[in-house]
Amino acid sequence: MGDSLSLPRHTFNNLPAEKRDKIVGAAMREFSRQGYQKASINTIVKAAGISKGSLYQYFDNKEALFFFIFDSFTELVKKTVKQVNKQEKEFFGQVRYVLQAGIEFIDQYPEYFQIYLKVLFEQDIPHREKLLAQVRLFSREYFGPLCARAQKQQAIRQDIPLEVVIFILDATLDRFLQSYARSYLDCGLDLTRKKREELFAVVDMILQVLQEGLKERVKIDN
Amino acid sequence: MGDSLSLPRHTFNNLPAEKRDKIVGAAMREFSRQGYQKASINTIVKAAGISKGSLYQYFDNKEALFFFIFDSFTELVKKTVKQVNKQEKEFFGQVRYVLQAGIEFIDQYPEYFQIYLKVLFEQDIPHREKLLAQVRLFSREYFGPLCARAQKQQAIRQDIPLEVVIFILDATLDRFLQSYARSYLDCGLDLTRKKREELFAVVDMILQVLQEGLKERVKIDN
DNA sequence: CGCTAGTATGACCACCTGGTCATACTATGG
DNA sequence: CCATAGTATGACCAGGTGGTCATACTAGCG
Repeated sequence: MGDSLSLPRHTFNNLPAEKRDKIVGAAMREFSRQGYQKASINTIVKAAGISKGSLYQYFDNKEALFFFIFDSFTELVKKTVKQVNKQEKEFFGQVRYVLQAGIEFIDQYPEYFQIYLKVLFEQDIPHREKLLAQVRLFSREYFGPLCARAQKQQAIRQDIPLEVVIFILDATLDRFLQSYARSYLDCGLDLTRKKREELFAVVDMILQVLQEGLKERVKIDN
Repeated sequence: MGDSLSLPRHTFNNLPAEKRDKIVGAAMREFSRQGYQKASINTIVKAAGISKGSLYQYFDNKEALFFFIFDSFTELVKKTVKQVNKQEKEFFGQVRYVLQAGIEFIDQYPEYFQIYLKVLFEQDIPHREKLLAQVRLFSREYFGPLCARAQKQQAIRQDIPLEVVIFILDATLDRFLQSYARSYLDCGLDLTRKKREELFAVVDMILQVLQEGLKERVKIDN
């Protein structure tokens, strides 16, 4: 896992770093704005200042170029996730750190996150499922074990199936990051314009609500 | 508000109902599969069994056709929302009825809901904001007053700003409907394949978690 | 029947797409 | 200074797009 679906040709690696970066930058920007299908090779080569023929000497086709860009995105995600504080033992503390990592990722690499969102909602991207599986932050695979452990340690309630717990967390947190990255889903929260401390005040409120809703209940006879 | 951005030409209204329905059906199916930009006029006219020239006698252009289709969607939504049980007084009971209406809408008009999702995630649709504003179910405009009343009546907690409450509800419920309509976001819940009673068991669990998280707390000195 | 007004048609238009390839350029080694 | 290997180029291709329009058809009336 984690290996590329397609590699650039050797000619690309021979290029001076500066030129490579210009191409990667142009492609990334175009894909982040247009998604896969609508992205135009012509636009990319113009922005990169190279000819179309050259691009096709570096990459077999549009697909290969896109995979290469998406791969560098997944590498960045992995790097970011690795930096998440592992000391934290409390479940909602861990969740908070993951969310924080997401926020920092968007701050650092907004275009890459846009590409992720495009892939998430565009239907006909080659190997879309595989691409998403490589990367989804709050998916079952990531939250699954985390939640399972929390449930065993009675940090979260036992009377709700694991899938439902994951669903609620995933829905809320993923939507939070989406709203932070674009503006139109934020229900008036105006996340993008908030200062860091205000932002985390909202984060903490959301997590607090989730914690209240999901924590193990004290039994009360009625 | 609520009026169309563009109307079909009079020639369209003169058509026999059968032919009109065939055109609307073909356009709806194409837009629901491809979204706006990728939808092909050629595909639509072929499916409708008419010539391209004819279509352009009924509608000024692709945009007008799309608006017409989207308008009939919003009309259906309004009809469905109006049928929501207004007797229910308890806040989470109301929320449940709205969610139920959403589920029934998807069951009845799956293609129309797909169009909504496409508009939600496609960027460059003409007047996209206006279209969405016409229709968004769980948006600030709809949940706003509902939540405000609930907060006043102390059905939900006072210590969290209204926007955050709306955000959490919107995130969870909207995502629930999305997962019900497509499968790939459901975190293993497999909603589409569930029987009605199982589905509503999940609904009730989610609402119960939200209720626990959002209800007014009893004050405890510590 | 013949005339006319409304409608149906698909060849056609300009433009764009991803992708190709003969040609031209350039740098290196002999 | 020449030969060669690697690379850069953009005209070109087939196939698609939304949209147009001269032409053909057809229904109803006198």
